[in-house]
Amino acid sequence: MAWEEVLAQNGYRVTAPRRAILLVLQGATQPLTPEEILAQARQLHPSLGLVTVYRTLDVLNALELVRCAHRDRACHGFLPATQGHHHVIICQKCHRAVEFPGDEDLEGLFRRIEEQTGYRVCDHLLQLAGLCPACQKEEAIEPYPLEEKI
Amino acid sequence: MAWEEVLAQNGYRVTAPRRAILLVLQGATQPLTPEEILAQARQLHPSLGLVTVYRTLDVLNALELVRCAHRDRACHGFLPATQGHHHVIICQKCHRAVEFPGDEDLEGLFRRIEEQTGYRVCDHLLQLAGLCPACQKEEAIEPYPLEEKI
DNA sequence: CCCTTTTTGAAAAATATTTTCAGTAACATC
DNA sequence: GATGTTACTGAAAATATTTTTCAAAAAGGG
Repeated sequence: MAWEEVLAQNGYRVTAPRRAILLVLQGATQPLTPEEILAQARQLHPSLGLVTVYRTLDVLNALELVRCAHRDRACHGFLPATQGHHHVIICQKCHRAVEFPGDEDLEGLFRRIEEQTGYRVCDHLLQLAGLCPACQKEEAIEPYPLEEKI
Repeated sequence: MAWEEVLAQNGYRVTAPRRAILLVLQGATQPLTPEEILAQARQLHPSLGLVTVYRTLDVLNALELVRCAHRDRACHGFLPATQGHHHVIICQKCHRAVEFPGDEDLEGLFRRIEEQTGYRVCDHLLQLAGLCPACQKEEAIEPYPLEEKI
């Protein structure tokens, strides 16, 4: 289904600024920042403002028409690192984090990706979210609030 | 090896502000933001400034004493999403991205993590970095610059 | 074509991060 | 232990990013 239809069917209006942003994103071959989307979309709709880009991205993300990707390994929190183990699982309720190994388990997947995409896999980012043992027990009493943010 | 030794052996000075930050991070059970680290570390070294937290995190990250984790699913770039496929591989050189499926391959790993950690796995974030077919060919001529940022 | 409601863009506010710079402190050398 | 070099520090300012506010404009059902 075309993106404009999805918007309309979900009660969102199809406006010129949104159309410009949609076109830019539909043509994207790499993750674009809001600022980059603005620059490209202004060629289609010069009066476009950055705020509208942020708001439209929220909508498109909620409708799962776009996906977000991390650039430049930017991060938001720091943990002590244990040598050799490179992944983390964080409790969605209490935020307690533990590390786990897992690179061996991923090798098979990586080889398959390399065959399917032609890319060479050099590095990876894997992070899990879940419920720690303690929070699983309390869940029946007080369910954790669903993550609203993108 | 103790963190202070690692600092010293790599030519960094062991100072009171750094010691305070080290202690906070070593005791962390969840990913902490620079602001959160500041608040806790000021109890050990009241004159500490936020700038020093950022700078110390850069050092600790370079020495691989800390690991960074993404909080609240924050993101830095947007791509059009294809239904059902939830992972992306991005070329480190030209930044071209392609999606691939892979949830089935991860199930085994997730079950193992659940057994080992007691956590229940609810959600995951997997993103790969690599070289696209075109950039692999050109690599001999012009190697891609290594990612310096955290 | 009109009315209601959503959407828009500008400006301001709130947040987050980096740079600059003069003073301070670590530590190698004496 | 004193001393000199150099790295490190904190405050302030600069820069960057995202959100909020609000009056005006536009969508689209009637």
